[in-house]
Amino acid sequence: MKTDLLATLNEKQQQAVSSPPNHQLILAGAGSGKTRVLIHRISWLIASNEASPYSVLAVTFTNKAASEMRARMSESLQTSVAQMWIGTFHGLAHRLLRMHWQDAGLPEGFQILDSDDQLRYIKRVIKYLELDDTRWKPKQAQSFINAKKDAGLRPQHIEPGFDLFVKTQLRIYQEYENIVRQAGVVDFAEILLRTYELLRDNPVLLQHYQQRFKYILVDEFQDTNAIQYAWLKQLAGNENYLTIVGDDDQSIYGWRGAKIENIHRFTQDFPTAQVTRLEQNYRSTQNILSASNALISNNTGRLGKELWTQDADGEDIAVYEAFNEIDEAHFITAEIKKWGQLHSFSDVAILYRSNAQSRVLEESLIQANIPYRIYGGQRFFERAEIKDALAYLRLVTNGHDGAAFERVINWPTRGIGDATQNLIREHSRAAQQSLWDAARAIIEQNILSARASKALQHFLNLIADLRETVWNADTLYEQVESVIKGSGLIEQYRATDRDKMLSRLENLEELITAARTYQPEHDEGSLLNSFLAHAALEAGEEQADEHQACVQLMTLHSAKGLEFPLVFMCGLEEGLFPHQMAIAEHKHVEEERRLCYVGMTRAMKKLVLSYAQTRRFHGREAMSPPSRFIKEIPEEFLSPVRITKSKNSGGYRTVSNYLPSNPIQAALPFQLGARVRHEKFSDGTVLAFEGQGEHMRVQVNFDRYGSKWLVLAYAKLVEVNQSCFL
DNA sequence: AAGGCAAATGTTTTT
DNA sequence: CATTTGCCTT
Repeated sequence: MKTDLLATLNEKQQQAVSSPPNHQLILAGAGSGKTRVLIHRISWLIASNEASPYSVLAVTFTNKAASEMRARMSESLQTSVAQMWIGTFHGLAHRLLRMHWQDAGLPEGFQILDSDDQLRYIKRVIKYLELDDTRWKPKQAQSFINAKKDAGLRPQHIEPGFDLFVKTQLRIYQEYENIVRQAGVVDFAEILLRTYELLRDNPVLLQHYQQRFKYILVDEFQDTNAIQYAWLKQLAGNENYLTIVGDDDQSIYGWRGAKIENIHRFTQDFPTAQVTRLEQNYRSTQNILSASNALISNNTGRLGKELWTQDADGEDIAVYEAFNEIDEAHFITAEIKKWGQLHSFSDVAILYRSNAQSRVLEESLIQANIPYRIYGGQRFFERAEIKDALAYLRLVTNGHDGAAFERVINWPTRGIGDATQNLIREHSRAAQQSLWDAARAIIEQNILSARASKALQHFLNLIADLRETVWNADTLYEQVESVIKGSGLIEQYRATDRDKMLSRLENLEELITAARTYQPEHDEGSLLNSFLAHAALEAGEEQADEHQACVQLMTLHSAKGLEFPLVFMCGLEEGLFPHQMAIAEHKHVEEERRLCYVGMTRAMKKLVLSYAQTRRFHGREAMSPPSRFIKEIPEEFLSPVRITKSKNSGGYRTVSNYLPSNPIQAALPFQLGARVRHEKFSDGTVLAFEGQGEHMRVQVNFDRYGSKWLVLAYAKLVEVNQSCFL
């Protein structure tokens, strides 16, 4: 059965899987079966009694990749992998911090700050320091701080010199550290840095883990940053074996601290490492691969790799020149429609550089009645109402959590205005205490007006009451539910935004459901704490995907790791892709080129590129030349799409298609004021119509849910026959 | 203190 | 164009 592990692998893959314990660098091109090799390698080591599941540490970058690895590992080993250390950098580091919170110098129930909360703290710091926040932008300070932490640098490690910029950012960083430490919360970068320091400063602990993890395997290594690499080296020590899998040509996260150089450094730091190149591709046609190879060869400093396949050349890559973005969308839609006659819509992906491009595409797809799904966008745990509810839960768990405190002190509005809040902040800073303690002190010292004081006391009492309720509740579900109900958020949403109210309330319901079904992976700390950490670390990957066959829309970044028979890459124009911000710097253009390479290599059978002569962008019409990336692909692999003017092939090029076919308003399906019934929202009154044909939207004032705009074609409205009540 | 209106401001995304 | 932010009025 050990040899079974090799049966389905090619020679190079076998070599990587079956070599005796060693350091390995596996340069794995797109679609070359890298995750497979990783899984088989681990299984091989275990089958050879070189390793036990206990002595393996497998690290990935995203939660999605981690759960896929767990699933495939479990399948391969035919046992549960619950006890194995397979996870993301942040997930595993977090686990270590929970286990050794004392040694790490953290409070037991420390909470995790997401970027939103982090920004809140930074804004507060900038105010404290009396800096002008138009000159010293909170976002900029945030990237400065995170970049330094990602590089493993604490404020005291940074030499400010005479540069006012660095000096100021450093002051912000320093102050931010103080306030965050006081609150007992950690940001994402801190999780990694703190873990690194924990092991560095505790030789006994380090030795323990070094003795335990004999085999350390890392996926998507090109995405690791300095601190992650340092952590890996630390755990590897002198005895253990590191296997890293990566592709320098697919490094697209440089702007967020990923160090492509880590691959080069690895070969220097571990000179005995066996290097394997996986270049045989099992995904795409030869034409797609040749074109991709040609494109990426324009980059400098590559480790070098040429993808090839045993498959046929396949079709040429199609290139369509649209005259504007609407034409482009119509072309893509028409092509998808053709595809859909023989194949599934779920085979198709539309990739674009920036999220703003999705709207035109969506409109066109809706019009053509093609089901689609957009990846990315807002994630569940990042929605405002969810974050509000979580903030209450966090505050209940830890009153000193300043970000949570600020988020909900006056939400729902309860008469605690800016004046009072500023007073609390000032006091907290002066007395070096948390906002919570400061608020209490202020009430005791009687410096507030009676009204403000009462409002504030009311808030503190509310949290205290909720705390007691949570304390007395038996299950996580009851805890979450009682806090949401007690917070007053539901009433607040009901009263304010009528448009979003329904989805907000539904989301809160879903949060309660999530609490009901939540299963902690490891049993450290209280269930509520673990739930909150889960919410921060996994902001809601698993969106309930209806299993309808849908066209997939996503950015090029989120397409990494996926594959589709038919791929459209649109908006290939200078300024959009490569993006304007990247054009000035050579290094950035190369990253854009890698992004293009990633996009192209997603395609299995057919790749279609498109660009528009003019595009409406930020409200103005812009004319851009085609992307340089198109010119970098040899013409022999391309074939321009000829514009067919025949009536039934779509005719997407004709101007008349952009104009409403019938300028006279078509007959309305309902009279204004008609009573209608909706499956979900029940009964309501028709208020208005908008748009034409399949675009047509209707505004209905629902008796129970307030007024909403619905796409008529989807809303399935039925006129309520009022005569039966007469 | 809260809601409403004008002005500013626009990559990519994970944890 | 569309969304968010900040200022200004009640």
